[in-house]
Amino acid sequence: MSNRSDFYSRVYAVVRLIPEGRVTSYGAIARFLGAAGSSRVVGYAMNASHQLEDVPAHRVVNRNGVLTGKHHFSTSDAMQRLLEAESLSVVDDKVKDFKMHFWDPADHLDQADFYKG
DNA sequence: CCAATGACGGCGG
DNA sequence: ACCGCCGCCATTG
Repeated sequence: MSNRSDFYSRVYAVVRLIPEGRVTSYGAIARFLGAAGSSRVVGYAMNASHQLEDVPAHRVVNRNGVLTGKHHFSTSDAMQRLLEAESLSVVDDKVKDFKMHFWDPADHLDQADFYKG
């Protein structure tokens, strides 16, 4: 098993742990996985995540809280609808009060525990 | 094998 | 605050 394909699995694992009503960023995920600066790869992994079912891709936005990935959902408003269904407000394609709803994996997950399980 | 691409982000001007 | 450049690296043509 190569480290790189494992990276994708880790990305999905983190995304699956994002609580309902919370959002995180590509960079935060990359950083938590020890690949700071590889946020683009996280985005690439997310692009391939639509085939999986339990990955709440709508909870991953960019560092400004902008729904940059909305165009990759089934419909252009699907991502916003999903977020609004979780009591989040989306205005002009960005999450309102992004900072307040931001969920940093590094602040809520234990590194060792994550890699162990 | 080489070049282009992308759901990003940091930094400089 | 706005704009543009560059690094990041798996995937695709």
